[in-house]
Amino acid sequence: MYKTHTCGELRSEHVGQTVKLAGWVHRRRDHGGVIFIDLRDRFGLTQIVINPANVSADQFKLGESLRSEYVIQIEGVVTHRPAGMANPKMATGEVEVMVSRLVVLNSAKTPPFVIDDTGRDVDENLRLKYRYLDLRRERMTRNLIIRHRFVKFIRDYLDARGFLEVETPILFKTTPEGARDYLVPSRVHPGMFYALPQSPQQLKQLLMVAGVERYFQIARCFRDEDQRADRQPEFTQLDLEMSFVDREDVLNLIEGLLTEFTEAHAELHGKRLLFKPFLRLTYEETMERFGRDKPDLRFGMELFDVTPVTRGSEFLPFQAAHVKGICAPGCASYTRKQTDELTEFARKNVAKVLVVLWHDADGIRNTGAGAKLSQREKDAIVTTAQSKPGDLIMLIADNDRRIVNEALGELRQEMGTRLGLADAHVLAYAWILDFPLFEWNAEEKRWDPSHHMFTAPKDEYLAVLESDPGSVRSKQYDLVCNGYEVGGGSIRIHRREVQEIIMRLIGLEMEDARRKFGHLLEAFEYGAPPHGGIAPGIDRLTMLYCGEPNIREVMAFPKNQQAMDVMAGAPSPVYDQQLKELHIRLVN
RNA sequence: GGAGGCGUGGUGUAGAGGCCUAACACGCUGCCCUGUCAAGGCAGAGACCGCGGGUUCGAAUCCCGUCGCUUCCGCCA
Repeated sequence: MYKTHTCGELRSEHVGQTVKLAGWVHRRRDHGGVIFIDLRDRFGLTQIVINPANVSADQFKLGESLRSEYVIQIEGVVTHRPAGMANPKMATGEVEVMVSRLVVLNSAKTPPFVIDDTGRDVDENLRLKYRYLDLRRERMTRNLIIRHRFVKFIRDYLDARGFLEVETPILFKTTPEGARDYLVPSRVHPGMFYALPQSPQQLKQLLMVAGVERYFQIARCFRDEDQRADRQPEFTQLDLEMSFVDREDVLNLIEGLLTEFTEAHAELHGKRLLFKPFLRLTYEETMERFGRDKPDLRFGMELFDVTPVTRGSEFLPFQAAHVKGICAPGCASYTRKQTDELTEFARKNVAKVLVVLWHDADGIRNTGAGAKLSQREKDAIVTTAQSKPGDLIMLIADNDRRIVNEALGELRQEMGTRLGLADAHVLAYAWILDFPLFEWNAEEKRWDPSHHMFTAPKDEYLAVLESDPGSVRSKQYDLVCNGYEVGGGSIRIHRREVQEIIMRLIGLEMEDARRKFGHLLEAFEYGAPPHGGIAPGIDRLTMLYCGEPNIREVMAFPKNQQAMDVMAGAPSPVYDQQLKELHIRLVN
C-alpha cells in the first residue's frame, strides 16, 4: 500500500508513529528554509513539513519543486505541532508529519482553475470540461459522499423491510405518452427502435403481477426534454412498488425513510425537518393557499381571498370574478419601479392585473389603486390580508381562478426568495393528496389522465366515475420539499372493469391500448394484486441534502443545458459504417 | 421554439466614445525567506476585450447580426 493512513485521520493519538501518506499537493507554503504542504486525499488534509534537518539536500530540492496537484507519497513521523501552532480549522490540525522521505509519483500541469475553493464562480462549462479536477474540490467530494450515504441508507432501509432490488431493461419500448423518448436503432431489425425508459413504470407493475410484492430499484431514467436547473436528460429515481397496500402504506414507508435519513445523518448534511410527521395538503388546498402544486412551505405568506370584499366594487379590476392576494412583509418601501417589475413578473404568469397597495403607518397609501378604493374596501382588505404598516399588499384579479392562484403562487415564490424567508437548513416535506383524476382537454374535447391512466380513483368516487369525471379525486400523491417536486406515485388500478372505463373516458380505443400497453393489460388478466408505488427523485433529494441549487452539482458527470457532455464531447458524429449497419441515412 | 442575463490575460472581475500602450484580485514564473496554514516580500510573464459587419476622426464601450453559456417559459403522462 502507498499509505498507512488517509490524510483525514491523523490525530494526537498517532504522535510518534512513522506513517506513509499519499495524495495531491493541495497548498504549499515555501518559507525557503522549511516547506509546509497541505496534502489532500479524498478523506481530508494533513500538513506535512519538509525540513532540511530531516531530509537530504536532494530530497529538499525535490520538495522545492513541488507544485499544486502533484501526486506525492511521503514517509515521516507524526508529531504534535509546536505550542500555539495547532490549526483548529483542520480536523488534523493538532498534528503534522515531519517528512523523512518524499516520492513524486506524478507531476501535474497547472489546473485551469483552483481546486481549493467552492468553484461556484468558475464558468460551469470549464468545470464540466475538467470535471475530474472539479470533483477534487471539497464541496464536490462532499456531495458525492452525501449521495452515496443516501443511496446506501435507502438500500439498507428497504432491504430491512423485505424489499427486493430488481434491475429492469434500459433497452425497452417506446411509449407515445409522456416525455419524448431517447431512441436506440436496432441493427437486427431494420427500421425498428428501442426506447430508453422514461421510468420503469410498466415494468414495476409487471413485477407486482410477477409476485415480487416489494420491489425497488435505484433506476436511471431518460427523458428527451429541455433542461432546467433541476432537470437532466438522464436522472435517477428510487423506483418502488408494493403489492397489497393502500395509500397510507406507501406514504408511511417513504416518510419513515426520509425522516430517519434526515435525522440519522444530520451531522453530515446539517438539515432538519420542519414537519414531523410530514404536512399533508389536498391538491385543492395547496392551490388555494400557495398557488403551486409544489409550494415552498418553509415560509408563510399565504394567499388570501378578497373576492367577498371586492364583489360589486366600482374599481374596474375588482369586477373580475376572483380577486386574491399576498402580503409581502416590510415591502411598503418598494418604489414604483420595483412594483412595476412585479407587475411585469405577474404578466409573465398570464395575470393581466396586479393591484399594489402600500400599507403605511396611517393605513393604505392614497396612491394608484389605493386612491380609487373606498375606505370600507381598504379596511376589509387590510383585515383579510392581516397586513401591518410597512407591508406591501399585492392583489391579482381574473375571471379564471386558476390564473389567479398560479400567478400569485409564482409571485409568492419570488417574494420568498427575494426576502430570504426560507431557512436553508430546513427541509419542509409535505404530501400533496387528492389530485383530480382527470384534466379536461379542451382542444381534443376529452378527459386526459392528470397522472397516468393506471392511477386508481378514490373508492368513494367510483360511483360517479362516468357521470361526473371532473369531480373524481385519485389515489395519486406527490411528495414536495422546499419548492421542488421530489416524488410522485399512486395506487394503481388492478380491476379490469375500472381500467376499461378510464380508457373509454380518455378516448383510448381498445385496439390502440392493446398496441401500446398490450403486454401490461394482458398481464393484468392473470391475477394482478392491488398495488401501488412511488418514485422519489434521487438527484433532487440529494440537491436538498447538499444544499445545492442545481442538479448538476450532485451528479458526477452531468450534461450541460444543451444536453452535451463537454468533457467527452457527446453527442458526436458516428462513422458511416455504423450508420449503415443500423440502416440509417442522415437527411443532411 | 420564445424571453432575460452573461461573454475582457489561466480564473474571477473593473471599464459606460479619446484618460486603455486595457486596471485589480487570485493563479503562474523567478528571486528572498526555518513555523506557515488564504504564509509574506520583491521582480516578471500573460488579453489583439466571443465572432462578423456598421456608425465615428477615434469603439472593449454605440448600432446590427451571429455564436456560446446560463436562468426561465413552452415541454417534462
